[in-house]
Amino acid sequence: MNAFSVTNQSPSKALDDWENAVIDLFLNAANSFGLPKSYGQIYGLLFCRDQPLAMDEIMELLKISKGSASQGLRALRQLGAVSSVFAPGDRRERYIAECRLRKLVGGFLREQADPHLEKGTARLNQIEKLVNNLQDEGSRKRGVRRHEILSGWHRQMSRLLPWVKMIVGKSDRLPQKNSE
Amino acid sequence: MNAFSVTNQSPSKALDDWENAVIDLFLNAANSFGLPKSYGQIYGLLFCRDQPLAMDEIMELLKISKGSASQGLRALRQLGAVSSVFAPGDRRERYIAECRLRKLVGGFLREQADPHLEKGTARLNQIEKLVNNLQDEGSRKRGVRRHEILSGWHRQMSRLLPWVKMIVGKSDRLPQKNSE
DNA sequence: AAAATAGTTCAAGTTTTTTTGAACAAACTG
DNA sequence: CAGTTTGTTCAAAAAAACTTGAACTATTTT
Repeated sequence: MNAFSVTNQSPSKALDDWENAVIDLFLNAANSFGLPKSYGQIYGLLFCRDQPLAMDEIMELLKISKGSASQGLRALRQLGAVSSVFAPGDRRERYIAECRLRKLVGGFLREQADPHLEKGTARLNQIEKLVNNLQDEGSRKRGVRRHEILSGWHRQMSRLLPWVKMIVGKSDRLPQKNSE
Repeated sequence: MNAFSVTNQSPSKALDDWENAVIDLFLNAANSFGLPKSYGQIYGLLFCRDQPLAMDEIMELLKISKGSASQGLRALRQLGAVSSVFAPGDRRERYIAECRLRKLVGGFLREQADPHLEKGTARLNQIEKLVNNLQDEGSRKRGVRRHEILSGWHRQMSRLLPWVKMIVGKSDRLPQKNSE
């Protein structure tokens, strides 16, 4: 048949088709969440693998630069989406993906949503102050009304986040062998 | 405070400070949700106003181009964040902001999240097919495992969205004399 | 029907974000 | 300690996203 290929015996040299498909899925997901696509690629690759990978392996498999790999891994660790391990007798750090959705969502909310809510509080206070300074009765009333609406939204969003963490955490990894 | 100002008698000529603050808030919010900042500005302006505004007024107040205004208004209508009305005896369309958070969230999920979930289904099917074609027993098992995890995530996300709509809908505008 | 008004489209220009790679720092090795 | 390996940083290049404005369609007015 074919001298090469067949079963892909070299584990760290090239990606399987399904791995490329998964990586591409995470690339798109990262984009939708406002993260650089390289973050998605790195996470996707690690997600596919059982064994932890070192940075230079990631660079080679994904064909991305040292800088991207370094920055991507740092951000993913910060989000709790990736953690590092040390193989005994090897100096390099190696990385694995966090596969529990609850942890991923939790990290994302902690790093992205929570800061926005905090900034929101500050902005609302500023708006309230500006509104209260208005001289014209009608304008002030309109401004007060708008500030009230925004405060209500802010409160609702703050309420929502804990629920999201709960609901996603419910049944994490699939209950092992389970047919649809 | 402000040399001019006093009561700002020209309604369609300039923005109040608080309006600028609100517009800026929505500009930032739009960014975080992956929407162009001009969309946020337009929504923010309409959100501040009691009276509907025409496109050329929006262009002038925000200093944005015809193209941005047109495209922004179209997208916002598509999201259900803005609706148009016709003032009697005026040919121009005029726009108002939807201020019910439930509607805004619903529209956003419908336009952004739902399509992603659908594409996700397709991608998962593709991955499943690729995985099942694998010859090597070990690789296939790993692939199957990953596909199961992703399917579980997908299912959880699908479950989450209805809850989000519910929770946000709970107490919409602040409990106040609501007219509508 | 010509002129004026409203609004859309899209190629080109601008701005912002992401990626790259060379220079650097830190930690190990012989 | 000099050399090697591992990983970080950041200025510049590349890519992606957004905005602009002129040309265009459609509708209304004179």
